[in-house]
Amino acid sequence: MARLAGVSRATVSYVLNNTSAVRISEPTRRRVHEAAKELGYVPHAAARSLRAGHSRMVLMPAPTFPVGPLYGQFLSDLQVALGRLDYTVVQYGGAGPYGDEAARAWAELRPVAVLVPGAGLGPKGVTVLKRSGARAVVTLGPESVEGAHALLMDHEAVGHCAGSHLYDRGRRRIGVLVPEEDGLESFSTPRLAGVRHALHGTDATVTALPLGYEEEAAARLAARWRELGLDAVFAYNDEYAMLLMRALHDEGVRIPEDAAVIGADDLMLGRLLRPRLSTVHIELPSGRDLAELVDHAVRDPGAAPETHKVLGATVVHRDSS
Amino acid sequence: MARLAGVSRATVSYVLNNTSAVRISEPTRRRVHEAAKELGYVPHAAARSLRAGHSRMVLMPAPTFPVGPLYGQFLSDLQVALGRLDYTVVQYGGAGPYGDEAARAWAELRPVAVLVPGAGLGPKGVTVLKRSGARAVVTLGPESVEGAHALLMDHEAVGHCAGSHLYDRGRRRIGVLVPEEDGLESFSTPRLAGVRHALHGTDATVTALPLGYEEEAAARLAARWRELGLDAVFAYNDEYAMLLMRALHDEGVRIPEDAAVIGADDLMLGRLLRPRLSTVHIELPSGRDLAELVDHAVRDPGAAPETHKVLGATVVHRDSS
DNA sequence: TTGAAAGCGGTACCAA
DNA sequence: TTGGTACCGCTTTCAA
Repeated sequence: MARLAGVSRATVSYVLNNTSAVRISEPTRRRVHEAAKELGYVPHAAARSLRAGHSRMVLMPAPTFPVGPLYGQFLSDLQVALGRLDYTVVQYGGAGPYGDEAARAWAELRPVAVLVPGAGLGPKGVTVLKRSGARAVVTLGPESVEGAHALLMDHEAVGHCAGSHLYDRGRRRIGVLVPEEDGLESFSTPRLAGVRHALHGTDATVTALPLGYEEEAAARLAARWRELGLDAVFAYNDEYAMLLMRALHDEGVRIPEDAAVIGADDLMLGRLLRPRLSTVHIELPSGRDLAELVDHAVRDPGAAPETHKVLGATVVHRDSS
Repeated sequence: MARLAGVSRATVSYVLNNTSAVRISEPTRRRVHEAAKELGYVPHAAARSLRAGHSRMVLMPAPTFPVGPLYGQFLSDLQVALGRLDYTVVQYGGAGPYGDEAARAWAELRPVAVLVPGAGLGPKGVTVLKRSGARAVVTLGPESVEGAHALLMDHEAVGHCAGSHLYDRGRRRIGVLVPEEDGLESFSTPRLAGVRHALHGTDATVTALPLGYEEEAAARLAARWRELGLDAVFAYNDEYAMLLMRALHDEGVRIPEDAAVIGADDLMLGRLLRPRLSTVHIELPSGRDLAELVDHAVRDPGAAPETHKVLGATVVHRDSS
């Protein structure tokens, strides 16, 4: 590159970065640019950040749970927002080691910030990341981790909402669907706990109902519905709610008369069901807000890690409850 | 690191990489490992690949279109499969420049392979990537690109399937839903074309029906349904099909008597609708197969780029058509 | 068995 | 206005 333009590497660097502290003559600039174009020259990010001692890479390990439309949109917004702040967002992929082990692998990339969805990162992992130069570690999940900023997604609140709602509607024997799908435990467990919590000390009962996401499983559950003696169910989310509603309907169980049903996530499909599905609307932080939080943390790494509750849960009452 | 262990950097490298060409004494190994643990030492990936002249990073630009459950699962499988082959998968994020411009940014990371979903990469982009050391460039999208391997996702086939099916069922005045949602044109256009193609030369008519993904829009469309005089509709996918079915039902249009409906993607929700939704089942390549294709291409970069058709479309006939 | 040193591709200081 | 050079952290000869 430098050779083709007949100048030094330093000059190339100056020209291509428009270094303001140094003035390069117009003819030289042209020669450099031409050579660059001709060679299809592309700077080497690794070399650059090695020299600089830092990068603007934000690392986000891929979620280990199935991502629904709600969370998917959130992640996508977040990526765009970080991009606007001139960060390079890198989703680090798929399988491999878990938790603190994985943190080592992430640290090898020397990201300026790490954004960890879900649980599974411990304080040791945070330490590894910080020692390797990460200026901000942010977890978005059910619990906060020592040393890291936390966006607390409190799924108990979702269950609590649903439970209170059903109780207020006069229901007392309440079932809670618990998906058997892998990776969902960290959501379903707190949601169930939230219902229990909401109804604690009342005369209502709470029954956990494990369910796989298949028609047959739902049919089996519906078949023994009457013997369960329930009068309401929180269906984990809108998709499971739809599955269950269909099975209950085929079984002749009337909704909401015989059984009230409430879902969660407030998806479009809930509005399209008949009866229209009551649901817990979940409000996630905006991608922009989170991006700004990351940016602040990066600029001021000394600041004490903050913990924010960021999951707003509100009931949307429709016709199924 | 080297200092703490009281050995040279070279020795550290030997020990940590288990270099087989060199034998290091047991005591020294221990000292190195202890020092590494104590310092929380993590090797610097950038430095390593700078020195090595290559990496095992597979770069995948984030899709620019909304990712549904089908494609999402595919991507997730792919990441896992590549991980098993010891590649580091990096999803490069969100917004920023498009197409050949973006290729420059990707090339800065010097990935060993690049996997581009959707359209938007041109031959120039491929050249940039290859010149920067990418040993494989694979596009997965509607068309193949000079110089790159291609996994052709032929969405015309989806429309073709749907169109033929409706025709075979005796329908002649066929509507095709075209989503107004951003980023879906590259799917909806070929699907519409596929229907046209299937019915070309017959006595059937094809009517494009633009539709936003909202209840009101669907209601408006349903309100003028009778004047449209259609007897069937290909609803783009199962979610749009559900939206439309609901609106038609509310309008008193009977399915399938007055209007046959077929969706696409073969989602669970189609089976839960009443009438059960006919749909076009789309078969994507397995993540493992694609990962192996990438691996082969990386090992033998000389091989001529291959083009595979990888989108199997078959009708699943249920009750709505 | 270990260490010294070169070099990967950039950036930034200092000298010319 | 430019070039020489040191250095970022690591791997890999070559010598000791």
